[in-house]
Amino acid sequence: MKTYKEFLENKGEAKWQKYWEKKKLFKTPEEVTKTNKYYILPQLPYPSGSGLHVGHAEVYSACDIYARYQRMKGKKVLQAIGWDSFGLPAENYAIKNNVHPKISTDKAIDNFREQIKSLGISVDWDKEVGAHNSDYYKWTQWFFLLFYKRGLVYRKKQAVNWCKSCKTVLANDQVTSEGYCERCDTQIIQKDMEQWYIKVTEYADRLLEGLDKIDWPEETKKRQRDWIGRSEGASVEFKILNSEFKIEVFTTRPDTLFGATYIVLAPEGQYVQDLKDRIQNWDEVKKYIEATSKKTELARQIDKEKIGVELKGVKAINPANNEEIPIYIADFVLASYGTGAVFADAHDERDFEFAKKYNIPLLVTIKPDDENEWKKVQNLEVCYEGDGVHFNSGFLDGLRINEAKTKIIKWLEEKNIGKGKVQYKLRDWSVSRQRFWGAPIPMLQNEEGEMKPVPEEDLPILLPEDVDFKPTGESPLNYSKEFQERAEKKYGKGWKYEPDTLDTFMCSSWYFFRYLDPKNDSAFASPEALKKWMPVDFYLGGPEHVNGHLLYSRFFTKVLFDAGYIDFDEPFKVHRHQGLILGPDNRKMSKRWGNTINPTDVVNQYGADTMRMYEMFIGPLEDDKPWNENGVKGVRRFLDKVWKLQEKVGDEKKEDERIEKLTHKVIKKASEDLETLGFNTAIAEMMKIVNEMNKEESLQLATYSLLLRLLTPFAPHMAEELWSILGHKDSICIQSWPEYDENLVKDDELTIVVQINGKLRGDMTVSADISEDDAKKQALEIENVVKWLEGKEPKKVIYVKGKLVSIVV
RNA sequence: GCUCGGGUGGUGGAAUGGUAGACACGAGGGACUUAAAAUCCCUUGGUAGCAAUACUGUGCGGGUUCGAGUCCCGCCCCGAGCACCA
Repeated sequence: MKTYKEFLENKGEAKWQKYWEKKKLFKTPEEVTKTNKYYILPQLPYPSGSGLHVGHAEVYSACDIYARYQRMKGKKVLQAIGWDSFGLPAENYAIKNNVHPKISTDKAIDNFREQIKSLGISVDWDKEVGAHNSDYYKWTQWFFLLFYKRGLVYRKKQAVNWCKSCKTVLANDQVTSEGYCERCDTQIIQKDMEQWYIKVTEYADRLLEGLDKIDWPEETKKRQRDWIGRSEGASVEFKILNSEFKIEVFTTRPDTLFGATYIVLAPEGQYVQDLKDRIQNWDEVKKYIEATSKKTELARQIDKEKIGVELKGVKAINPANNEEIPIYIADFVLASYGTGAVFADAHDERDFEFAKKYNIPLLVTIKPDDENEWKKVQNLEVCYEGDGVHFNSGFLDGLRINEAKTKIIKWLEEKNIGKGKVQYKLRDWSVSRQRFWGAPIPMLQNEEGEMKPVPEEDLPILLPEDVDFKPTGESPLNYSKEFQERAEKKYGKGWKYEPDTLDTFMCSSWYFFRYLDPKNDSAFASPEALKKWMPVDFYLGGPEHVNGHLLYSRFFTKVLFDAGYIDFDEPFKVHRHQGLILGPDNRKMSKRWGNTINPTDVVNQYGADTMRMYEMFIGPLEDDKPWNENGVKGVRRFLDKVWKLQEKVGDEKKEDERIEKLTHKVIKKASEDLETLGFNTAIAEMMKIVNEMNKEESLQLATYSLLLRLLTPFAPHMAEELWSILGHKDSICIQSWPEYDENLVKDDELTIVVQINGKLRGDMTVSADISEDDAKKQALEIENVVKWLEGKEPKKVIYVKGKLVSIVV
């Protein structure tokens, strides 16, 4: 007999990988129905130059095990892999090493593909796509035009997140909460720039509602809800004294309008500029504005102390009571949310704090129900934000918050000085990047600044070849002679292509559609393919994509739905996250700590099957878990045992009821675990049965075959090899998933434990069909139980069927 | 600050309100070996005991229950997300 070690050393795993490829075993089935199709999606990888890491291996192993399991259950599976191949790292690498990003990217992809194949991942490679290929980015550009046609694209000059090191604009979700660049850790500054924006905010409500109908982790849905940040309130107009000028504010508490004693404007907002001529202390105000613009986001976040400046000589009028109130600027008001202006009152912590600091009068308008609280509120000792009864509030007096809100909104609308309004935290998506390695934005501009979209039939706008991509802060495409001459030739003198490229999230927001029909030249995917395969049945990806990729993909899908291309509007029916695999030192793997593990090294040393299984065995898929070299050896030991069991498979039909029953129990448990992605416990079950089989002198062929089929999704190479050693000519991957026999899962005898006052005092082995009365009677006869009862009569005896007898004394 | 997760042996982790610690690693002991590796067998939450067994034990303090790692209330700690959103 060949040993498992010899099998691995003789490239046995590669042999089976080639076999699968040659037999096209994992080619996507053509004939599928709505009920038997199963679309499994591992998240799109960025093909970095440093190759596959253990996190990739985790995603692919998990999806692959699930895919192979579903196939054996009779599902028609589509599983594909592609490349998120545009983006900054490739470009930065290109700059540093003077290689064209296309060359380094293609090389990285070849490497990734080989590494993934060496893990034995069962994907249909005919479906492979790469975002940097023109037959792909043609359709990325097409999506931009689709949004443009539907009025979802606009151009705006706005303060944007600027990374000095990457020399480009970043979207909000590409900036860390501390204000650093997600890619290079440089501190982000704010810079005014003209950018293309996509109106995701128009879909804010739909993006919220859609969350209710998809099976995603609750936390993930919550994070998206928070990111969208819907709040209901009202907009209110404040007149400026002795002027036609008006300031519009947004508030979620219009009911406190009578208590509005001052107004605060965002320092970088438009209102201050508009009032410039009337402001008597402009020098002071200007200084404050400048100081604010220099402050980084980080400083503004950390510096919680509220400071501001009063605009002298300007007063606003509270429309509710016609009181004249002062106007301030302060950086706790953000220009980018609402109207960049707020009214301030006694029932908001920030307003309260600010007023105390600058001795601005406050007017309490809500009386809490609690008398003690009320005293403190009345004396302005604390700020009260809760519900209560209004007073000092004219026609709102006596009402509680909700009624007061409704009433004042009605009043504002009648007087035409305000209205009910919904505000979102979600911002529109800035998609312009001043970089080379991305899809060119399909827009044209002439010398007068006139803009028009590239006609759809002219797509793709190819990236030029003659580009010096050294970053200057300006778009490299500006420097391509060929690129701009191409536009002039086609669209007449003076017309130029937009020199910016698209954010790579534009590329990754629709790749799951392209897998369905990757070579289609007349559509991003055919209607038939879309109908057949979408939506995705199972999507596995990292939690870092919640407010970026996942939100944008949902947005793309909703626009396609509205445009009539598809008949569903949520792309991912079931979504789960994988956890991080940490270094052996429990820290995040990083070159800096020298704690990285290269999956290919592990495959070479222990085999792909060990690698796949180990990553699934260390803990629940969604948890972060540390790598442990000894754990890898443990899994390898397990596979060695499975291999050696073949020696015990005998010809003679020896009755082996114990093992058979245990095997069926394992089938039951492992099947249940696989349904819920409980790979770690499913593997534990298999280890258990293998340990039991090992204790036997001989093993029935049928039972061993059951074990091999159970093992197939996890360790497909070994399963194939052993299957063929048993004499089979076909692949074990196309065998059906074993069904357990209900009769074999049932026990004839059970152990029932006996408790006295909740403490374990003994157990008994009884027949499975024992009656309640018999169980109780027998329990009371157990020696140790008799001892503990000390002759006392039990008060109560509880019987839990097949589990325990609980005696109360 | 707010919002989620989570806290179980030496370690990673198992446990529909019903035998806490499955499975694995590590450790200790033994077998094989000239020796080591590999492999196999035994032990392994803590305390006491030769043992049967007893006590104790799932971050802390209460509660509900015949019975709580699991449910409820109040804390402590760790991790993540959001962060002046009016």
